Amino acid sequence: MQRVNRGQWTLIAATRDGHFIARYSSRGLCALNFPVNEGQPGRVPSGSSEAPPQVLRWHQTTAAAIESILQGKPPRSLPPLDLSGGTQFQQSVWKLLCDIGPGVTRSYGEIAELLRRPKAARAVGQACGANPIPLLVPCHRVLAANRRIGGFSGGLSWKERLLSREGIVFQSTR
DNA sequence: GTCACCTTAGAAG
DNA sequence: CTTCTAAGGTGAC
Repeated sequence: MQRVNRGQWTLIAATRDGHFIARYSSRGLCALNFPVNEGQPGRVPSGSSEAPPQVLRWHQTTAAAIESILQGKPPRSLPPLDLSGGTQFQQSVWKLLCDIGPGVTRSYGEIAELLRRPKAARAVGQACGANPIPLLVPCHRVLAANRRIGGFSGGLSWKERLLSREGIVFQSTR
């Protein structure tokens, strides 16, 4: 069987916080983007109607999971996650992130220690920034030492919003 | 090869 | 308190 790498589908998950953009490979959800222009009319991807039933089912699960996390609640289930796009190190970081439940935080340094690379805190930060599936792979629950906010590729305001909805207290000062 | 990053513990002023 | 340094994975140039 030939593997055509164009086999990806893009679907929109509409929420009160905007339209999230989910991308699927044949293996599962491989990317999730924060809403771009919350005011603008989202361009509906032309390929959505061609998506196979399996992908549509995954997307239902994804959309429900996003809603839960936006409310600070644990998702009932997750779609299969295709994290094959990352390096070995990044995937090991992302896998650890998945074990951090709502309302719980780790620091970049703690993640590094769990990976037995106690000096790689900064590399962990880079891996968090490279996380293709924010929210479902909860990189927002990783704070800097001393509960400082750290950074966030999707915009710090998103990180603050997500943390607040989970009841997580953090240092507002950098 | 060099540099900049979602870092951080430690040393020095 | 502030500033500087070094360590480390990775992508961009």
